[in-house]
Amino acid sequence: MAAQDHAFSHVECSNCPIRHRAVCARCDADELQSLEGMKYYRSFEAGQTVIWAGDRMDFVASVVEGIATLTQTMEDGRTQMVGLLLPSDFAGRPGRDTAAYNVVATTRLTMCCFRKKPFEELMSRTPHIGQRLLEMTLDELDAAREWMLLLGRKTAREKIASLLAIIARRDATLKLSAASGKIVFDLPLTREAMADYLGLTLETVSRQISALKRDGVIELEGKRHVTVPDMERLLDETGDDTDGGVFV
Amino acid sequence: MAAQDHAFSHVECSNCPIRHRAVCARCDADELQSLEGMKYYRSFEAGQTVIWAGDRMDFVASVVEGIATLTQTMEDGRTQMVGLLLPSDFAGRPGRDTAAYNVVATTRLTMCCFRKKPFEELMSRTPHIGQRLLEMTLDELDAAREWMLLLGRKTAREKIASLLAIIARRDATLKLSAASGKIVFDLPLTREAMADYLGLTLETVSRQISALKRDGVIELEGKRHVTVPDMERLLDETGDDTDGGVFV
DNA sequence: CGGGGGGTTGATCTCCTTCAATCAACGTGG
DNA sequence: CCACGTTGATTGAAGGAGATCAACCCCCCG
Repeated sequence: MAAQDHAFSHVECSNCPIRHRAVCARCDADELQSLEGMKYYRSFEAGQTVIWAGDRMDFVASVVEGIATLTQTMEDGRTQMVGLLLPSDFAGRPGRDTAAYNVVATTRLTMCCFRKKPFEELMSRTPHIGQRLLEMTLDELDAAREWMLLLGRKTAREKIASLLAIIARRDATLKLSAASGKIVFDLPLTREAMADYLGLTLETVSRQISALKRDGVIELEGKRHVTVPDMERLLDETGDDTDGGVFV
Repeated sequence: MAAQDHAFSHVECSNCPIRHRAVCARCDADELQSLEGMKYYRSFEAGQTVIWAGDRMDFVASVVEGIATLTQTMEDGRTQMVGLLLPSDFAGRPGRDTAAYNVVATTRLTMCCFRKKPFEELMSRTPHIGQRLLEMTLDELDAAREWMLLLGRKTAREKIASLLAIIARRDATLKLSAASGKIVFDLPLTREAMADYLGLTLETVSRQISALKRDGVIELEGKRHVTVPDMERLLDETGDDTDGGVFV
């Protein structure tokens, strides 16, 4: 709808920052050529809605840059985030023509889009896309199930700690910063978005973050800039099995 | 481990009750032949554990008959069900060698198993299995996300109503009973299993079921036999969008 | 300067948990 | 056949974690 193309109008797949992680990861030169011909970029400002649940959706897309949220809402306004789309994540479902969730950009967002029909045809012709998509979908299913444990059984404090740990871990691997030592990152979400993710109210989120800060588990600079002085300590607060923590 | 084969030792794929819905649904005669040669059956008694999370798992399997639960647990014993395996559902993940969840039979259970290695090889040779598995995994992902909304945002009463509605709907389609009129079914889960599914305590489950009974939303005969006199009424209690209800 | 978005903190309330007693159905062994 | 233990379920009383309602702060921007 409110798309605005400017950056990324002519990036070649071979130079694409998500080339090796997205749905096209396994494609060979020929397949990539086909995708290259079909693809088009769309960009969104922070806060913009990419699509509403129930709306007709005639494309699928990979996130190239930025972050988007997948949310579900009830009539009375209660909303639950059901997924976070990070660079290389895939949105849309082959074989379905309406969106199942609201997709909203939380930062500036660029997506690499394919019209659904041609994409589906390409998928049926070549196995590599379907294989990669299966892999990614299985990973998402695991993530969703881990989140079910969080939503169903963790306390508010454990929920916050878990979210911080996930973001910290992701940032740490991205920056290749030493796993030991301090970890520093910025929260990509507002308190309200965190609440929607964790099944809490924003007040509870705020209180628990303050509590973790008071207890020295995290340090805060401003509202969004977080320092984790001792990752082990944070992981202890998540309630998760601490043994396998390093490997998972 | 504690498997006991007896029934289903010589069923041909062409006569299999889940032939058209399981991971093998799209297979042609040749592919089915390959599967036929690889498959073996395992059966479990109600209450038996199929596999523990973290254990080595060198097979994948389809549920042929019966029901199993997928659960995750924290060290202190809190447990959350993350999936329900019904006939035709698939367990295990190609490309992973340990179980991610506890799998427990809640009724007598028969599974159609394939050793992982040969199955993976077959999958890479023929696209039909992967395609079907992708479809099934996407469906499961949707189900998991619907459950996230339930766990994160619904009240205890809405949770119970939602679970009853799901079971009622499934049974209604299985029996082809008229969508209107009374719906009658047996709960396949104990109160405790329901609690683990819904992120509640078993006492709350019991109380809310009593409340729904008291309010005439359901009728109970014994502990497990449920009658829904008015499905619309039950759907109202779920908190879900009521408009699309018939279609979804 | 006013206003609005994002965030924090306080007071109160309530829904669900926790702890505990009781019950019905069932099987088992004396 | 009955006493006993077990398992699954119901119900009650009390407490607490988180929701709700509300005031206020900070910062940026027009």
